[in-house]
Amino acid sequence: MDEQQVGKNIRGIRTSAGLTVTALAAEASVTKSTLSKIENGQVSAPISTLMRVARALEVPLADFFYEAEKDPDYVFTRKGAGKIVHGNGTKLGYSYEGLALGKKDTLIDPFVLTIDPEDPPGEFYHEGQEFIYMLSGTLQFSIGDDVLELHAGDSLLFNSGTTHKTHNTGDTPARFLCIFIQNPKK
Amino acid sequence: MDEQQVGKNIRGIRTSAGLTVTALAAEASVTKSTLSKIENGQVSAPISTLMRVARALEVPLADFFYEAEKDPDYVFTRKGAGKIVHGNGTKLGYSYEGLALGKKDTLIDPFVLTIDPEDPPGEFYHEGQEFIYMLSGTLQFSIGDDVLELHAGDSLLFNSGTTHKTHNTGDTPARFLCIFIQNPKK
DNA sequence: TGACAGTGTTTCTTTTTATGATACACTGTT
DNA sequence: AACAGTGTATCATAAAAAGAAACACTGTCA
Repeated sequence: MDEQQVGKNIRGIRTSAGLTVTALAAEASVTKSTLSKIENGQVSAPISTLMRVARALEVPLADFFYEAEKDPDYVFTRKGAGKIVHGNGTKLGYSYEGLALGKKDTLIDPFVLTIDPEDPPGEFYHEGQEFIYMLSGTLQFSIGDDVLELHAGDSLLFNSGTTHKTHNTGDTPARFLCIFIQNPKK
Repeated sequence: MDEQQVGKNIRGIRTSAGLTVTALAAEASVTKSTLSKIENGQVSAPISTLMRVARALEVPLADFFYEAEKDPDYVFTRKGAGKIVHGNGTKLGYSYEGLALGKKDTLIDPFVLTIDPEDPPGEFYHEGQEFIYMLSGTLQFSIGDDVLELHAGDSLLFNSGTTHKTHNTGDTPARFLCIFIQNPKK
C-alpha cells in the first residue's frame, strides 16, 4: 500500500461515479491540480484533504486504502469498512456492502444491504438458499404468498428459488445482513 | 470520520498490541511527539506517515479509518424468537440460540452465540467455513497466529479448519451471529 | 523521603511539502 | 481551424508536519 495505490483507488471510484477531475475537485473544494497529483501518487496528501474527497464521492474514507489481496485464510471486515457495491446492474439504488469480497474460494457470500424508505420495492429469484438477519429498521418481506414484517433481530432462512420481495414501508433505512449460499448439489 | 477518530483507532490498535508510544514510534521511524500528536488528532498526517505506522503495527492501513459506532441500539434479538440450546455436549457454558432449527434441508446453520465475561476461552477446529458478525460486546478472537479484537459490526469469514479461539476479555457479554457451512466438496 | 525510570504531552524552531494559480498538452467535435 | 472539454506540469508561497528537548505524571524501590 502506497500513495500510488491510494491514488488509483480514488481514480477508480471517481470514474465509476462518472465524474471528471474538474467536477470532483470542485465538489471537494480542492483544485484540480491537487486532485490530479493525488490520483497520480505525486503527493502524500494529509487525511484532511482525503476526507474532503471522500465526502464528495460519498464513500467511506477507508475505501481509499484497499489493496488487492490474494487468497487469505480469512477476511476480517471492520464495522463500516466493507466495500460498498452500488446498485449498478440493477435498476434499484440499493447499496450492498460486501463483507468478504477479498476471499476467492468461499462458500458464503455475506453482505450488509441497506434499503431506504424511498427505494422502490424489489423482487428477487435465484438458486440456492438465503439467510437474512435484520440489523435495524423495518422491512416488509414477501415470500411466496406470505408477507412478513421484519424488525431488528428477526432472521429468516429460505430457499432463494421462492420468489421474494422487499419493501421498506417505514421512514428509516432498513439494514440487514444477507448471506447467499449456492446449492452445491447443482 | 475525522482526524480525532483516526487517532483513536490508532491508539486502540497500539494498546491492543501492548505497545507504548515510544516503542511504536521507534518501530515506525517517527518521533514519539509526532505519534502523540497523531493519536490525539492534533495533526492531519499525510498518508506516508500513516503508512509507516500501519506497517509497524502490522495492520492494513484501512484499519485506521473504520467508522466509529454511532447508533448502538440497532441490534436486538426478539424475545423467544430463537430456540435456546445450552452448551450440552461441550464443557463450556456458552448458550446457542438456533435461528433455523425448524428447517430440515438447510445448507446454512445460523445461530446467535453469547459468551459471558466469566466464560473460559474456547478453542475450535472443524471442517467447512464459518462467518461471524459481531452484534454486541467485545470478543478476542484468535485465528491461526493472529489475534483480532472484534467489536459490534465487525465481521469475519474464515475456513473453520484454521484453529480459532474465542475469549471474552471485556466485562459485558459478547454476542455474535455465527453461520456455519459444511464444505460440500467433501 | 528521594531518586529514578518509564510513561505520554507540550513548546518551539526548522524544514519539508502540499496547495493553488497559471500555463500547458491532449483529445474530440463542430 | 477554432473550440470546449479533458487531465497534467510548473512554480511561488503559505501552511503545517516533523523533530528536539523540556515538561509533567505516574509508578517503583531503596
